[in-house]
Amino acid sequence: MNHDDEKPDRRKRRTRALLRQALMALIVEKGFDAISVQDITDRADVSRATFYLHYADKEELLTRSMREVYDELVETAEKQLDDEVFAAALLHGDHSTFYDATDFQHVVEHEEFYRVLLSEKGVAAFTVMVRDYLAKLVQEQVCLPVSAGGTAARLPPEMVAHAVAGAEIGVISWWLNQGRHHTPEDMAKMFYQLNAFGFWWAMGLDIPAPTANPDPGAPG
Amino acid sequence: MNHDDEKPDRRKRRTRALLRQALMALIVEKGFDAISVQDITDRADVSRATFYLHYADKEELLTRSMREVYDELVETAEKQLDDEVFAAALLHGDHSTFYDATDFQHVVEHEEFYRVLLSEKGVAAFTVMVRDYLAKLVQEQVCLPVSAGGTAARLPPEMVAHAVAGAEIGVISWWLNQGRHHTPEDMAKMFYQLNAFGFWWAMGLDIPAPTANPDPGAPG
Amino acid sequence: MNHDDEKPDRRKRRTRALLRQALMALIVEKGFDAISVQDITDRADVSRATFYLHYADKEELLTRSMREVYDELVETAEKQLDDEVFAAALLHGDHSTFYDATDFQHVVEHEEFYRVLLSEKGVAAFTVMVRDYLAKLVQEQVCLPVSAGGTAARLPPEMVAHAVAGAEIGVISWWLNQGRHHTPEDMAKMFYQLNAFGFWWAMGLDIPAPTANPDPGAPG
Amino acid sequence: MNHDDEKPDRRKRRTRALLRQALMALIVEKGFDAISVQDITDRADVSRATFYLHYADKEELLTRSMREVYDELVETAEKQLDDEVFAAALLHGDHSTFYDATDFQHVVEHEEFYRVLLSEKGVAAFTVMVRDYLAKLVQEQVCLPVSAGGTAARLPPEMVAHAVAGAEIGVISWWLNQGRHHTPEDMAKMFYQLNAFGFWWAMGLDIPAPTANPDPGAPG
DNA sequence: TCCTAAGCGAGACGGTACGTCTTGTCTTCCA
DNA sequence: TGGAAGACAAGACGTACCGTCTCGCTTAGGA
Repeated sequence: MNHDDEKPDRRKRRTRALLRQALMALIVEKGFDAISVQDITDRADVSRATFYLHYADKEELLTRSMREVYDELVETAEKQLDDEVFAAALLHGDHSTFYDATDFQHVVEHEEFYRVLLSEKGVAAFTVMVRDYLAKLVQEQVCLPVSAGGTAARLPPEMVAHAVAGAEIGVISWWLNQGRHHTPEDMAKMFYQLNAFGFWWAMGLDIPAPTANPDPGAPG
Repeated sequence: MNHDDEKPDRRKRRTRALLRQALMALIVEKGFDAISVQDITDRADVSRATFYLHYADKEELLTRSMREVYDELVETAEKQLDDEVFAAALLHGDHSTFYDATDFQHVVEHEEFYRVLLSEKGVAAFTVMVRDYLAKLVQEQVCLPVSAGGTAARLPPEMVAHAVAGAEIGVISWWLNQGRHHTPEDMAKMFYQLNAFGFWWAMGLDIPAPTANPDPGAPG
Repeated sequence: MNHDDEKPDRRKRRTRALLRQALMALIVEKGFDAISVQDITDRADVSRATFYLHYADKEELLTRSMREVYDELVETAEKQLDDEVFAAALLHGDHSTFYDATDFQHVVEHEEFYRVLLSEKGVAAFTVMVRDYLAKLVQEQVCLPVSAGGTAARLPPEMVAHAVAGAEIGVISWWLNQGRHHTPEDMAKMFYQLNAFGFWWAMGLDIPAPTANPDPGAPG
Repeated sequence: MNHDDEKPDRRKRRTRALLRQALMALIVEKGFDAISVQDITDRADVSRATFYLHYADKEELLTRSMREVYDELVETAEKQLDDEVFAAALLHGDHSTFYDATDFQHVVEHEEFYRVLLSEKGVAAFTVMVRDYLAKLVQEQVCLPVSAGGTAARLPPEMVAHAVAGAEIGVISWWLNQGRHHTPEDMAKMFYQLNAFGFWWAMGLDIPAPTANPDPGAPG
């Protein structure tokens, strides 16, 4: 971690790390709005002037910190989805591909961060950023491949994507605030089951009769 | 609480109205966080001291203003749902009951307000309040009656409710930011179609084979 | 002093008085440059924000405070000089008129203030302001009346005035730093004696033979 | 103190020269107080850290730079005064010895420097330093020799010296600010003429009747 | 000719003070 | 009594300097 880029400025990196950690801790403790720059620098054991050497705002620090978490989300999500196997499975009804719990696992890893930032004491920009990202993900990774298969969507794919994304945010909020009584895998499965019927229908696909098999993820 | 605004002064009411209108206008213009109390009182043509005579905070002014819009939403929603006809229809597959566009109509009436408050420049507390309200509404008005019918839910009703609520927020955001190319009625219908399959399945109901009839709102 | 304008804001006046007193005390203690606004407000028991409600700078506070002392000087000086008796006496050799110790008495009343502000830890602007004022005073009150008498000056009156003013500053500095072993009256007399010959000569007047009478202030 | 700049590095000397030149230029441009160390190093094209390698302060840089100018003044002044011929002439009424214009010539050579440093935007310490130096010069070089001649002073020689020094500062300020319409030689002569009567009288000497001969520098 | 200590550039950092902006409280007056 | 006006305490903001420090580069001057 540090033997490969110790040349220029380890101090700079260290300082930034301290500031970000301090911000995270404080957000969890008292919410973003209630934090002052002084709070952050006190916690990070750094001079206030130094803070402004690195970030213009506490907003900028938040944005960059959020982006770290967010980029991690993007990365894990794309690692999962970025193959052709997916698109192939999609049209052959192999729904098991969608039992992907990486989103929910990622949330667990940053549980406190998400709990606070998505709550009423949180930051609207973060919620919107994550929601928009998820919508884009759904649209590009799922809607587009399906449309490429030649089927005509019954509802605007963009709307579908935003519905799914919003639902995921809602579900995650509920999950985190209610004590996380379910594993990420359970959440992923339940979330898929809840959305699959409507989603596939909206995208113009035929759906195997759901009444017969309560698990839409493992169709006969 | 109520003995002080029974009758006494029209001025008091007038001042509050001015303040709320000013807040609304300013939120639309530059977002809630960027507003100062001075901005509000300047706009309302009221002394800053007077502001504090009525509200402790700009937060309190926002909360009460939000609650006005929100109460209006509650009221229209309940007018629609608060009857037994609904519960009856529910179990007889009369889905037309759910083509209820009051939510979306209400959003249109306060379009700017919602657009800003739900955006990244908005207020997390507002988004969460609306989402939680919608979830509660879904659960109490739909999930509970269904459960009362004796069917066992396949997924936690609370989770389902939060998913639907989140989806609605997501869909509304998309709708408002994309230029509102659909009527509230279209939105209501599409939103219902997207969610119906999953919802009824999750609540333990049998669903008429969807493949045969693409419109779940008009079951055969 | 206060019964005639106590209407509007006694608080404002009180606050300013506190700030000026604090400044004076601090200048004496550690010199102007070493003082911070915080120092002043701490001493005055006033909030720092309040300071900026009244003055833009510590410089402005100094300037206005200086001007108070300075205006007092102007006032006392003019009370002394502003009569025709003076001009009359001038040309009749009644030098006793010039045994005017008001300047030196005024310095004694603000001894600490002058000692510090004229010292190397002081403020150049103050020294220059006082010097320029004294020069103007000499020129207008003494040089002009003399010139009006028809005598041709042997040296530029402006230069003479600045020389006298500079000499007075130099003498005052010496006097204050050396322990003030002389009374203001002594100082005034000595200062006059030192300058009288050269001054009158420069202004084109004849001077009674000084060797005969060592006291040029009481010519025969 | 002296073993470190005996010989070593031309670079060191060059850097210091650059810094001093930069300071001078900047003082003339915007006055000492308004200058930051960064300003100086930018102008000198030197790193800010390097500045602190040579000087603790901008004050120290000023002091040493002032001392250069000042030492030059001292040197020229002493070259003029440091002989016994002077003391001899003194008691024989050969006033031509005092038509010494070196002071004023020196001022002309550093005109901008003096104009700024003696102005209200200048540095009190500089004015005081120069004034005190002049006073010391007058006292040691003129008053002392006269007293050694056995005559009893009519006024405290220290006071006389400070008066003359102050007058010279005042006259120089006037001269520089008014456009320097006189040559240094004129200034020297006029300054002497203005001060001679009073000075010699104060020092206890008899003065040749000034009325008869308006030029005290060429006693009859 | 090398090599070694110096001068120096670059810039992160802890600090202090600045002048501005809000906030919420209070007091005084007016209608 | 409701409101206007505005002084005030409190405290965060982002900026500007300060003086210290560490890190490498370069560049003489002595070996």
